[in-house]
Order: sequence, then structure tokens, then C-alpha cells
Amino acid sequence: MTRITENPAFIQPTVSGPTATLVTSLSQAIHEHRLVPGTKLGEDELSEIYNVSRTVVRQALQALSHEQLVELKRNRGAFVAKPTIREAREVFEARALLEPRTARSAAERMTEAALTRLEAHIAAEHEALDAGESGKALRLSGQFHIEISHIANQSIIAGFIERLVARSSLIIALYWKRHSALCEEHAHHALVEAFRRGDGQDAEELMKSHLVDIVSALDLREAPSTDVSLKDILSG
Amino acid sequence: MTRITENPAFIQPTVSGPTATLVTSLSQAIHEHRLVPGTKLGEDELSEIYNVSRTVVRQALQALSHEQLVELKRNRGAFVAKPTIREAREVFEARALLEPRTARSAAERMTEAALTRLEAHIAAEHEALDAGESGKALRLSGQFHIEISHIANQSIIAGFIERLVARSSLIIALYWKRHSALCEEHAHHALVEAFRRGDGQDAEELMKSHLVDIVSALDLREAPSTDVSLKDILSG
DNA sequence: GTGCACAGGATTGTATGCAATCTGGTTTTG
DNA sequence: CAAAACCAGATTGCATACAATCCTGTGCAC
Repeated sequence: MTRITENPAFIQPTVSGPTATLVTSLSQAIHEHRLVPGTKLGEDELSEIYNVSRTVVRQALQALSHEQLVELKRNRGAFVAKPTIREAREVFEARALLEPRTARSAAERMTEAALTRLEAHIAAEHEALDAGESGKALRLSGQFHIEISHIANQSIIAGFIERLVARSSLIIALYWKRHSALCEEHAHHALVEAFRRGDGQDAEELMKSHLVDIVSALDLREAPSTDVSLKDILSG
Repeated sequence: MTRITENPAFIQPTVSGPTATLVTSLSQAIHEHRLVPGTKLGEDELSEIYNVSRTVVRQALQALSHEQLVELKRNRGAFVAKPTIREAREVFEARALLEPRTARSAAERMTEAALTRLEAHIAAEHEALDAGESGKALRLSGQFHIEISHIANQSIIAGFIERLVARSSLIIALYWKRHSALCEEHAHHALVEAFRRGDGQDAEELMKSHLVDIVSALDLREAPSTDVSLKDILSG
């Protein structure tokens, strides 16, 4: 059993105590696609399921709202967020801006311990796939990306990448059109090999193409414009 | 009186109702340096000052904690955040990465209405300076940067810039070593002229040098390393 | 049969109360 | 005199209660 000790919630917590536990649990369910976009998250219901008071639930929902994983609608409740196609595009544009340079930085400051951690991520991901746990494999894929950003040791940019990768879980739940697992099989391996050689340029290029590959599996075609009137549509 | 209608809290709100009002008020006080880093923000005290219950105060403090403007210490209370020198450096590195390209995008999609808004920002900033309201001028300087990111119309990156500029208020409060106002007098003017010409490359270069200028006014020398033992220090 | 109005129950927003924790001052001990 | 222990008041974490708002189902009018 490969042990992964990194944060299953992806984003470093700003809350503590039972609230943090609940945030981690809900985040993990979102990243593993057990909680799907649009799901209503009722306070009383969560309070019962997790055996905490509504106070803790509200704090956790507020935290998840700040992470843009949950949308709070005043007087209506909390819902797992549904990023629009526009938002999906922008998230991956931002990832394409930040992650390749972060991969380069990671390659340039790679250590044996960090390589070991990355390899453990890949091993755990494969184990999850072999065990038919696709949700877990998906979450571990995301964590692999975040681990790279931590190795690069630029905490501000890493924080942004955490947010982007976390939101990517929702985007993938909504718009993924491939039947296979998220990240192409050899992409993470190739990245780790580049890191092992300390080859920043290779790492940067591999991350770029890896992200392009992910985007190519998302169906981000715009829905028909709502500016078109019903009359125009019906008159062919 | 030049009216500025943009968000004095810098960061788009994720809370609503009285909580949002309180967040805006506290943020503004932070950006105008009326609330200085390290200040204790007691729940009962804020509750009395703002005439809201502790529930609303706690929600607002949590929101400010998510924005990294406030640090919540469990069982000890909330404090206006004090970014370390390391953090200060990283914030401006991230700004140097994001803002010049955002300025370029803004130049390429500039409209008359947007130019008018930017000019109004500059006018309001000068008015505040002339009236001796340096805190307000400071906040308006920050808002100018955020307005540019909104014109660029990339909402994810704009969101990151909001967070970075917001945090810059704390950094400036702690580390500013110049006696003059924050942004050099002609820098914002020059940017607006580049925007007027639609000159993306010029805008990008001007933003780069503008940020370099800001960093040059910050005292970010590292304190002596704490790895040095007391014995080493005392033995000369 | 369809559309509108209303009522009741469910849920959310917020206030308040109580227990847990911390801090600072005082007392005791060596 | 200095350090440790103790205690009381202040503050924070969290639960619970109540008011406000929303949603859905039912009844009535056309």
C-alpha cells in the first residue's frame, strides 16, 4: 500500500478544528467526483451526516466557497459549483501560464526526497486504477501537479496552482469527453524523468504538452448563443 | 469630486449581507493603512463598533483570512496579517509575472469608457493627495492596478491580481522606505497614454518598470539569519 | 384544463448562551 | 529575589434558538 501524505483537499487550509476536517472531507468527495457539480449541500443534512453542528457546516461551506468549489446562494443554500465553459477555458489558460514555468523551477531544485514523493504519487495512482478506484486515481493525478508546485518552492504561485487544480476537478466532471483516466499514462512518468535529470527546459515542455493534452479531452464548445431568438431557431 | 465606483475592498466578495459590508469596511481600513499589520481584531470589539452580532464578525474575519489580509490564530483571535520579507518578495515576483502581460492585454482591448475610468482613478488619486489624504491615495493607487486587470478581461488572472494587490497594502505598510506617495507620479499617466494608443508592448514595458520602481522603494533586506547562534553573535 | 394566490413546512441567516481556552496578575515556594 | 503555581476575567469556539425567506403543494377562479 503506497502511502500518500499530501493534502487530499488540494488547497492549504485557512480553517482549523472540526471545520477543517469537514472541508477536507467535502473537498475530497468533490475531487473524486463523488460529489458532482450542481449538488445541493444542505446545512442540516451535512450536520447530520458528519455529526457536527450547523455552525461548523456553515464555516466549512464558507471556506469551500472561497475556494470556488462551492457556490453559496443567499437564502437558497450551497451547491457544488458548476464552472461555465468560459471559466473552464480561463482556468486552463492560467494553468498553461503558471505550471510549465513551475515545472522548470521544480526540475532545477529537485531532490531525492522530492523525486521519491512524486514516484509514490504515480505508484498510488496506478494502484487506484488497478483497483478500479477511478475517483481516487483522479484525485491523485491532481495532487501530482500540486506536489510539483510545492517543490518549486514559490508559495504564492503554488497557492494559485492549488486553486486552479482544485477547480479543474469540477471542470473535468462537467466537460471530460474521454473514457480513459485523466492524465495520459506516460506523461507523469516522463515529467519525473526530466526532473531526475534536472532538465528544466524538458520539464517545461512536457508540462506544456501535458496540459494541452488535458484540454484536448475537454468538450469546451460554446453552447448556442442565447442571443438567437426562439423565432429564428424555429424558422430554420 | 471625482467619483470612483470600483471595489474599495479590492477582492470580489464571496459573502453577502451585513458580512459583506463589514468585510468592505475592514478591507478599506487596511488598504488605507488605518488598520496596521499586527493589530488585534477582537470579535466583541468589532461587534460593538459596527453594531452587528459576533456571528457576522466571525464570518467577516473568516473571509478576510481567506484573502490573507487577516490571520486567525486558534483560541487567540484575529490579527491584521504581517507578511514576511519572503512573502513580500514572492508577492511582487508574482505581480511581475502577471501584471505586465495583463497591461498588454488591457491595451489591446481598451475602450473609451475604460480609459475614462482609468483617468478618473488618477484624478481621484491626485485629489486625495492634494487633500492630504495619503491613505485614500494609496488605496486608489492599488485600485488603478486592479482596474487594469479587469479591462484585460481574464477573470481568473484578474482574481489573482486582486489578491496580490490587496496583500501589497500590508507589505507597503511594513516595508515602505520612501517618504513620497506610493506610485511615482507619472507612471500611471504614462500607462494610460500607452493604453490610449493601444500600444500593448509599451504598456507591458511600462508596467514592468513601474513594478520595479515600487519594489525598489521597499526595504526587503533579510533580517540576520536566526541560524546564527547567540554565542556566535556575542563573540563578535 | 390552466394559471394564480396562498399557506405551511423546510431551510437559511443571525443572535445569544455556554463551555473551553488563554492571558495576565497575584500568591506561594525554594 | 526568581520561578512556579494558581486563579479570575476576557476571549474564542461552538451549539442552539428564533426570525426571515424560500419553495412546493393545494385550492380556487376563469
